[in-house]
Amino acid sequence: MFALIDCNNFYASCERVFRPDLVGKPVVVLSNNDGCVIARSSEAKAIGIPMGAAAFEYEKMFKQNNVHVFSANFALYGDMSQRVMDILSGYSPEIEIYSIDEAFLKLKGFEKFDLQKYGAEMRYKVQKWTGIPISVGIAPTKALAKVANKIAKKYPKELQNVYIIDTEEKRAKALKWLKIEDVWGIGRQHSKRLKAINVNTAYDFTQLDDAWVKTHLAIVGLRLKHDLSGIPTLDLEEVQPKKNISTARSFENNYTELEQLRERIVTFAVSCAEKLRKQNSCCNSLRVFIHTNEHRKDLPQYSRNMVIKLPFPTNSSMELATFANLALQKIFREGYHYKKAGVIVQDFTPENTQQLKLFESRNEKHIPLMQVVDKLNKSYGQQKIRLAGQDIKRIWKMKQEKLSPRYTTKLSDIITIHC
DNA sequence: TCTGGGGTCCTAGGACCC
DNA sequence: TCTGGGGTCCTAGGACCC
Repeated sequence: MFALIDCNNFYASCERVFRPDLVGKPVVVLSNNDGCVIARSSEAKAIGIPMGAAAFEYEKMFKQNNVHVFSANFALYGDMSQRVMDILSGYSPEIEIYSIDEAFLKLKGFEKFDLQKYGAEMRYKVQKWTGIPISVGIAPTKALAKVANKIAKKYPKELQNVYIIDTEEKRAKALKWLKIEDVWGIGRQHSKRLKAINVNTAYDFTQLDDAWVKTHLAIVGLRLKHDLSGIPTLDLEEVQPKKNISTARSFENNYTELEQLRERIVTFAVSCAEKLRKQNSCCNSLRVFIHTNEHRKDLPQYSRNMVIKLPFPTNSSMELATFANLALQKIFREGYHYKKAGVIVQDFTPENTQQLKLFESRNEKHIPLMQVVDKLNKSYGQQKIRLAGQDIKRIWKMKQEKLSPRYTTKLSDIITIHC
């Protein structure tokens, strides 16, 4: 059996852990730049605030309903996530951390266990130790565990947030209940196509012909069909080193000057380089993209990206910044209002197995230098050591008007308890 | 005025090789 | 009028996830 554990309304729940006065009240968390809604408490969902709602369009609604609004505090969420995952790791030797708020457990050899009780225990302990409410779905396959979890979430009172699919009857009933567009792995395009041939539930989907599924939804869709049918097809996945790493941001205001974008691109390249060093990889190519605000129909639109093949693999901040800058100069055009830009590094090779090049190679001196920079930044705070091309005066800032304290990761933000 | 960020996998088609 | 067969690699685009 597999268990899927999912934190309920994760970001909103994290904010509530340190603001117990908000329990039972509507809470939303906004994306970077306070742009749109990325998490909602159940009360906020009930009011009718949709996922992805633009914050400025809902300002009035927030006020009218006393919705508590937070800027995204990823330092807090990341740390809370780790605490939850640490606890879950104690429930099975095989765990796959699927996302910041979700994990699969493989329950192999648990035949003698009362899994209903086991799930309830997980839920109790995570709630008690971290303050985060979770839902638990247990079933013979990963896709079915996802379905079970959905049911556990949908009927929290009746099921106490734990649901098990362990009989053929329960499986059929669950799949008939689940709408096709809510199936894990079926997105907007696929559900549109499926509805057109009168496939409206997960159950209908499992009744389709294998060949049809393979043709229209490719091999991924076929695997999903089998997994939903109760044939274990998807297994836990190992943590793999990343194949792409990107850093991208929208700007609070539009940028029109090359110099403004240059500072951002250099900073993004430095950030990618840091992430690369963290996983001991070097990249062989780098992509830079810039684009205008697509929502502004009144302004001329422009969007371009460029890939640069590096002459040698590197993860040096300075080298990557130089190449990123080069790409930016090639794609930048005067006369546009730029809203977003980013750097993506790709095509990785391991740091310690460098292919030597005849004519050009990375500057070996950068290796110890970068080690020192990483060490200093780790001890004294992010971006204490920066390149000259970065925002030395710290002009750039993200719109974060409602940021909560970093309760668990910053010494000065730890809560004070008055006894 | 204001609309996020970071990933994965698969497939088709073109360029190229012998 | 008729023009081989069998590959690899790369890229762009489309689909999906949180």
